[in-house]
Amino acid sequence: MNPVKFYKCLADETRLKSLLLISEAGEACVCNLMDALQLDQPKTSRHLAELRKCEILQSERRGKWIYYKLHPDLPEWAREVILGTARSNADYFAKALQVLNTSINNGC
Amino acid sequence: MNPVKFYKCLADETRLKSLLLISEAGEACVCNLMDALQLDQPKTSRHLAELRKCEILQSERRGKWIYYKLHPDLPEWAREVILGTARSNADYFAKALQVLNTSINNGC
DNA sequence: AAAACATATATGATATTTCACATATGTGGA
DNA sequence: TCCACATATGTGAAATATCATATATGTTTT
Repeated sequence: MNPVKFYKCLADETRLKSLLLISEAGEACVCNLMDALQLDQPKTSRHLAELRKCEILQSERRGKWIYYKLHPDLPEWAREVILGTARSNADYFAKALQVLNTSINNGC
Repeated sequence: MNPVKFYKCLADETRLKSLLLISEAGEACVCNLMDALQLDQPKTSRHLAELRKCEILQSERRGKWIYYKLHPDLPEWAREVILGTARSNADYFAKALQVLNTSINNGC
């Protein structure tokens, strides 16, 4: 994982918040993140695809939905950056996290 | 320190390497970094200025030269991101660090 | 079971915005 | 005045948004 490439992925509000949310929730599908971030579907999907191409996220289809989670092979230092950022900036995505949990519980 | 703003600053090779080098060396002046990164002066200066405006770096003039170091008020989580990245990616900037140390010892 | 329809997600094309660089010029201290 | 550094401007490249459309799965109807 090239450090600059990694940070380029974090250098966008949609992608960073998606990562922080997924790191907290464990996993989430596109529709959950659309709700949580108040974004349209193509925008959400595109940014997730970019994170997947960089191998920061891994996707898995289960039935109709596609779930995203942190990639199991993500280097430890990179994982720590994401988790540490989440721990120290809870208020930055608190509202989105609340909506995300509601969305997950309601099953999309 | 807004997380996205912070990561935007790291999402560029010149800026990221400058930060990693400065975090290792403690401080460095523009001419040292020009040597280490093989860049011209305006380019080096512009990126350092951006890091200074974001309050990731602090500058101090001592005689003819201007020295940059990590900003004392940088939030702990952000400092940890930089130090952790340096620890886990030594080979990414090893060559530049070697040149930097030579440049520092030779007094620009 | 097949056809028709609905839903979730991905992607192509293009317009738009953002960003980085080169060059030139400005400024402050020795 | 010279040197080290900063900044302003024009320009080309790259990232992003948006709209339309494609694909894949699930559901209902007949």
